[in-house]
Amino acid sequence: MDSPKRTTIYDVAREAGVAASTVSRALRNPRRVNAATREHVLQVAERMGYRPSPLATALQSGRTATVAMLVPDITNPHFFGTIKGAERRASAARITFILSHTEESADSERTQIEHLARSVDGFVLASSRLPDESLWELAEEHNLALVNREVKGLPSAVVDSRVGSRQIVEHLASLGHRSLVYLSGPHRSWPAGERWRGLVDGARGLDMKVTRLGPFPPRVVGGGAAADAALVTGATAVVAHNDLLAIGVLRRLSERGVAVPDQVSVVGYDDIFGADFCVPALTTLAGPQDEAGRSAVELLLENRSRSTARTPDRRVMLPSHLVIRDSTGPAAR
Amino acid sequence: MDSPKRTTIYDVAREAGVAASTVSRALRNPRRVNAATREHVLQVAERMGYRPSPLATALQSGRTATVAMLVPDITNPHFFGTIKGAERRASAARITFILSHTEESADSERTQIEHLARSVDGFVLASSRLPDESLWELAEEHNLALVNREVKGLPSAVVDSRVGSRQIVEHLASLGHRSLVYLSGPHRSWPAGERWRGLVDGARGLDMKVTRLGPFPPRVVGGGAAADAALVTGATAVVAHNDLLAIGVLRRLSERGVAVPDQVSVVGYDDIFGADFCVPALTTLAGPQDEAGRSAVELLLENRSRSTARTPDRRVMLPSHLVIRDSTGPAAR
DNA sequence: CGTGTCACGACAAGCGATTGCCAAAAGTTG
DNA sequence: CAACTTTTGGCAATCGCTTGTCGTGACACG
Repeated sequence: MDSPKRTTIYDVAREAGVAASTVSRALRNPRRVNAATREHVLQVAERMGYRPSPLATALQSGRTATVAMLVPDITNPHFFGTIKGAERRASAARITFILSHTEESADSERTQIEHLARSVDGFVLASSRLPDESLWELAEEHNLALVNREVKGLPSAVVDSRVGSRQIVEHLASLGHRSLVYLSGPHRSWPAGERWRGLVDGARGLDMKVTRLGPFPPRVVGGGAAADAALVTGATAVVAHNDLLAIGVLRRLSERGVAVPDQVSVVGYDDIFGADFCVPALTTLAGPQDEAGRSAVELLLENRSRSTARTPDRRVMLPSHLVIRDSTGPAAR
Repeated sequence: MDSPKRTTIYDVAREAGVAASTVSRALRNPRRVNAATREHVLQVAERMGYRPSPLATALQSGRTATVAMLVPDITNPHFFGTIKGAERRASAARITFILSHTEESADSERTQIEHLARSVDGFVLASSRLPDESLWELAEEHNLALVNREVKGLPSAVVDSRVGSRQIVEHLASLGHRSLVYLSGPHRSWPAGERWRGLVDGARGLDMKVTRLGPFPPRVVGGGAAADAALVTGATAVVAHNDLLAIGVLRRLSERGVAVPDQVSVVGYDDIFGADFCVPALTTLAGPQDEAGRSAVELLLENRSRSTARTPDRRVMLPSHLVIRDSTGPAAR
């Protein structure tokens, strides 16, 4: 908590023998005040340890120099990269970074936005659970940037998983697999759809059969049921919605004595922390999640102008790449 | 970004046919206004979709309903639990949560505090890199709560690692180990000291020899050098400053063909995500990190009174427990 | 019925900045 | 040196809300 009284612009003004407005200008708008005066004011301010009040500034100017990021679940390692990237970018721009989680709930997401609206210049919505319509509506009133979600007319930064999914299929096909099952994530998840479409696209023309199972909770615990479901299909390859689920699957398969990759190959998405040292090390579609976070904040900053004239919807698409490790191998014969 | 104009307390006042102050009181201080009036005001406010401006409130009242948490490195999974716990607690109290990282730098930490001082009601400092003196000084002006760091006179929430370290020693001793090396973390790290002291204490009377090596960077990459350094000492047991380092050690040992736990036992701290599925699964000292984050926010809230009268320094000590997995075993003979 | 109490609302003064506008000072030009 | 332009600094309004203080009407009491 602050000490009794902080020095204000008025204190500085008095001490420097000028008006408060002059101090303000000396600080913000250098060209509006005489160089000598400015210098003097700056010195006095420095000497008195003056720090502007972000609150007062924001109240007056409408600019808060703050962005908020909403994630469905801070617990999920998937978001760590995105959070990191966003935080980094924000702090580089000397912008305060608010982190909030929405408990996977669309309602909570909306409430949070409403709640923070006046305190921030914009929102980064990571893997938003809100339907397109809600997002459009919210975008009328707020400055939004989406991560890993594309909605027509809204700025977004996404890591490609469609092209990447094709690569997964090709990889598996080249290993002799003729069918795969996709263990899908939450119903509302946009990337889940993308991934599925990518797999289907990739399978076309490769004589590969693809099946979708689920949805499963995209966490390690979801892997148990997912693995069992996959096994009954008799597929030789399993593509999990994300690495957490994939790790859960690996665990379950090992419990059941199913050899990976000899009997079943497993692929994940995200290349999270740990994907390289689980056993067997996980083949996974890696993407620059931190870049996505970075870009989203960037988009927000571009759009910061309060004007009604929005920049044409900007979309950043970041390339993913398949990291081949030990969980995939030649199809069982 | 906000739409052109948000409805203010004045709009509501006009619409309800009362003074702005009455609206304010109706909202904040129910007993100060007639029940009927209050009800009416509330309805009008609701109908007009009124949302108070946190900025204006904070500017006037001095209470921002916001806390900031500073972590040395958001990338480090060690902090995930703490962050999660703190965020949860804050949002439960309808308090805005600001997350910032300090890049492991004391200077940056101080700067951030200075920068955010006016915008928050308090700071949670996780694994602060600042020396005690700086913390005392900062505590004069700001509301602080420490996580995993104890400083006389300041509120803190720490996960015990001293008693826990003793357990580690006992565990290893019972497996027949007669010596262990501690691979230490950053010099400034408070837990590093605690852990070392705990190990030394534990070793006393158990006929166990303990050696300290390092410091090593507390990350996976640090494990290479750490493992090599440990091997030359000939110790049969290695206790790493944290799980990341331990995982790095495991990796290096495996590269060098050293069997774990047959030739060397490895122990970590924190039980981070992944500690259970690395190979071999890591024996580690687990603690309720999220509880620590939770408690720290709690302490902040208790101290929120701007008054100079501080509550007596409260310290929360949370128990840790040893999770025995596959990386420790009988001493090589 | 006069007077003292109390409850309730309104007024207005901030909180700490920013900024439009104006006036004085300084500089330019013929 | 007059007339005009450009700097430069100050005044005051404003952002949206909180809160101390005051006035008024209702009510109770003697």
